[in-house]
Amino acid sequence: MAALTPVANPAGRSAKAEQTRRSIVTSALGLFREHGYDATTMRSIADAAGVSLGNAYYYFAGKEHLIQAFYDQVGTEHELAVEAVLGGPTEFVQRLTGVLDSWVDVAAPYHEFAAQFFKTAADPNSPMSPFSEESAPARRRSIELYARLVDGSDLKLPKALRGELPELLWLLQMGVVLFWVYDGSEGQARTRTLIRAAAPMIDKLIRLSRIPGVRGVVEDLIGVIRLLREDPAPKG
Amino acid sequence: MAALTPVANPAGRSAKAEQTRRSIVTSALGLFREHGYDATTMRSIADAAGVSLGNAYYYFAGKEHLIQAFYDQVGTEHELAVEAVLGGPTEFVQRLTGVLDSWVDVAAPYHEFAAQFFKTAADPNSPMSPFSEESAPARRRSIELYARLVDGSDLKLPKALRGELPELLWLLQMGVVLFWVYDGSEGQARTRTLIRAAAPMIDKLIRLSRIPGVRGVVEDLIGVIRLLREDPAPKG
DNA sequence: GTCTATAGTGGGATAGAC
DNA sequence: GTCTATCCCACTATAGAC
Repeated sequence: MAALTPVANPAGRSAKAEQTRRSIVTSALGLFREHGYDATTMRSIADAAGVSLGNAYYYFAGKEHLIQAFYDQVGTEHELAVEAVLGGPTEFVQRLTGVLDSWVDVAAPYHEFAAQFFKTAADPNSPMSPFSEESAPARRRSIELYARLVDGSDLKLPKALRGELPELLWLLQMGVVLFWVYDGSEGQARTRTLIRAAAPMIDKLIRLSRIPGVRGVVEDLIGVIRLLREDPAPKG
Repeated sequence: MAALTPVANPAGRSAKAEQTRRSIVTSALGLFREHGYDATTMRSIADAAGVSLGNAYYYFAGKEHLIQAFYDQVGTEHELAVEAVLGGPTEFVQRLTGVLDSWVDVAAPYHEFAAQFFKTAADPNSPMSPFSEESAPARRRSIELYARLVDGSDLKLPKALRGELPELLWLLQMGVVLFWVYDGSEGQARTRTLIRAAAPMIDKLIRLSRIPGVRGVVEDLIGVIRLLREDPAPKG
């Protein structure tokens, strides 16, 4: 049942393996950032990590699987950066602006690289899609952040909205990421503009959702979302 | 100034060149639809068209450039299919539902293929991006469709909205396309559900935009959109 | 189970002769 | 405009060292 050699981590990998793996990831992220995704070859990654090409493929099924490492990196850094915001102001607008801003801060150094590999992430058939099964853990952690954002805020929410809002805000973040990827402006200044403008609008919209006429639309919206989230491929 | 050989088309290509070009496009679309985008090689396209590999690259800078042929195809078919709707009912909901439905009808046979090449279209650096300069003509034609949709409808619009609505509706269509690409349900049934639910909601929302409180949000929204549309990469 | 070395395939893309 | 020849690189395969 148990391995005879002592293992030091929950994933069940030996310390040596873990170190090799980490070395490959570090080299990959470094090279991606320096030369871009396309210009970085698996050979150069293996070389930089000091392992053979075959060994790199032993750990990662393909070049695109190294992108997950980028997700993890940015996700973890974002969780860290966001603590100050979640522990700070209770005003919803400020919390939302802060969390989105933190994401852009954290991701900024990777902008060029992200634009290059985005095609892989956007592929519905790729495990790197943010909606894929493989991305589920990272996705859940991110949604959890938005649940904390809402819970610690001054918002008074209609019940129907409360359950859905964290996921909706995560979707908003996906929208911001989409915009950011396409944003060619200096230092992605336009994404900042978008965040600055969108956050108060979302706030207004949520508060308006108590007005009877508007409330109906919001309820419709939530209805559709529930409907569309059901099992993706129902078979007759 | 003028070529000595007679030319029969405005693009200034010789008849032979035009025929070669068309042969490559036809072969490509056929193979894409039959085997999918990834499984179709440039070599097989060239073979099917009866030209050499190098010659195929003489006409198309890369495999992805052949996707534009698909856009043209679907765009033209959509324009045709939509005439019945634009000449029909004046109710906004019905017109919007009809136009979006037509698009799904026209694109349905290409669903699998589209999911495969979507990664290319989503790449911000690719000329196949729907926001790119190369796609501008197709984009403009599509937005024109939505202008006609609005003009022939029973909508009474605030002035600020009138100018922007066609482009906003085109953006909505891009959203529907995005959803459709990711839609793995039988016959893309969920996309139909989405259209059926979204159209009345958009209608409600537009009509609500006359209520003072809501109007402010709409004006904000338009303001942001205007702001964000300005030159993509301003330099200091 | 971890790793090296080497050889090969397939397909996108290009150079340069004709 | 068209071809042939070639390059490059992701990825696979294999055989074997420790």
